[in-house]
Amino acid sequence: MARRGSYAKGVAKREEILDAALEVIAREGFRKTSVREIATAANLSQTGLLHHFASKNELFTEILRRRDEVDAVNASTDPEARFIDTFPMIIRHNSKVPGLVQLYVSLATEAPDPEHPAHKFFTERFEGFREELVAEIQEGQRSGEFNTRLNPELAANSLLALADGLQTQWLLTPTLDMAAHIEAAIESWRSDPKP
Amino acid sequence: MARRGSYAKGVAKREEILDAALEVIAREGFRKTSVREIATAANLSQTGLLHHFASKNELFTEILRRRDEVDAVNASTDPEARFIDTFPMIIRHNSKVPGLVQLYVSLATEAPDPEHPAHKFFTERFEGFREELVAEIQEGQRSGEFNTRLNPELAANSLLALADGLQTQWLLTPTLDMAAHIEAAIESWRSDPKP
DNA sequence: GTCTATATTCAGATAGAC
DNA sequence: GTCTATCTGAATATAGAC
Repeated sequence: MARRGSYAKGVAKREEILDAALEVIAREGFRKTSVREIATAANLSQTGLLHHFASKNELFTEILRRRDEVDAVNASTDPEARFIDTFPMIIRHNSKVPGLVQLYVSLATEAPDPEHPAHKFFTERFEGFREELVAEIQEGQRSGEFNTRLNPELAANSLLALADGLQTQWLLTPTLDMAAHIEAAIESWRSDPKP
Repeated sequence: MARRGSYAKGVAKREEILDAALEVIAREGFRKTSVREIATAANLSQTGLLHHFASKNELFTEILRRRDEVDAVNASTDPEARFIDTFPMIIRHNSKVPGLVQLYVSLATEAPDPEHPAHKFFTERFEGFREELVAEIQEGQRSGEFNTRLNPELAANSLLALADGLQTQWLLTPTLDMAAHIEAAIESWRSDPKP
């Protein structure tokens, strides 16, 4: 903050690195990818890159954070759009970028460790999505869109867990249609049609 | 097979190792646990243990396979019991052994690699559970227990994916009640009560 | 801020004695 | 079958020059 532009410059460089990382992981996949490989993709040495991040784990966590930002922008230009409605599109997009899905499940697996930077990221991410979903389900129940027998908290958790589990299954069996399963789950929430 | 007892003895020793491994992982947790730690728990050196397994990855895959065997026996003494009915109990039991859950999600994350021994294990495991579930759902639809609007394949995949995703969430947030979510999902399959 | 070079750590695999 | 000892390789992290 003290010197002119230094802060913004640092942020810009970080984003440049993160976007290069996203691009290379989406293109080449992610399987125990090393910091060096990301550094090469960003035209930097390993140390040049780690100058901008505290550690390997922070780097990979920030890549995921950046991915969420990009996805949120791409999913909908309408700031009023519901999460419920954009979620299937995000999932469908995931099936275009297996490397990023692999990165996501890998870090999710490491996230239980409270020392890991991904711990905070996944905890907050889950909480945020969960609260948003609960609110949307409750609103849908008031409007008559969703079945009132649905428990909003259970349904919200289950949809998010379903999405995570589908990604694991899909990496193993890429013929699985993740988005179709998500859509069917949301469909099952709807009120029975009046006879 | 040629010499008396040698084959059976080898199998017995493997099982002894696997049971020791299950015990220590359940008790101490699993976080990038090394072969050496498993070896120590089984009163063996690293090489003494790896004499019985081709590699680290095969060892850990076999630990999971053994876990499934033990779980299947413990879940129900009745060979006629449906998977649908024993599944919530298995999940409930999982919440007593976080180390084994951690091992499971860790290997599941590595399983997409076709060279990894866990690849075959998870593929077959998923297929087996899926087929069993599809058959039980169809039978339940014929008997009137389950809603006939349910797509059996989608529902079966979704229940298995839900279970996987819940484990990831639960490792992050151990207050989450995995079994309650599984039970709610199965409950949602039931036919609407006649008015 | 970025680099080269190196220290450090660690784990899996292997050789060969008993 | 089991051990001790060692090899090998990988990858992060650090020191210090430019």
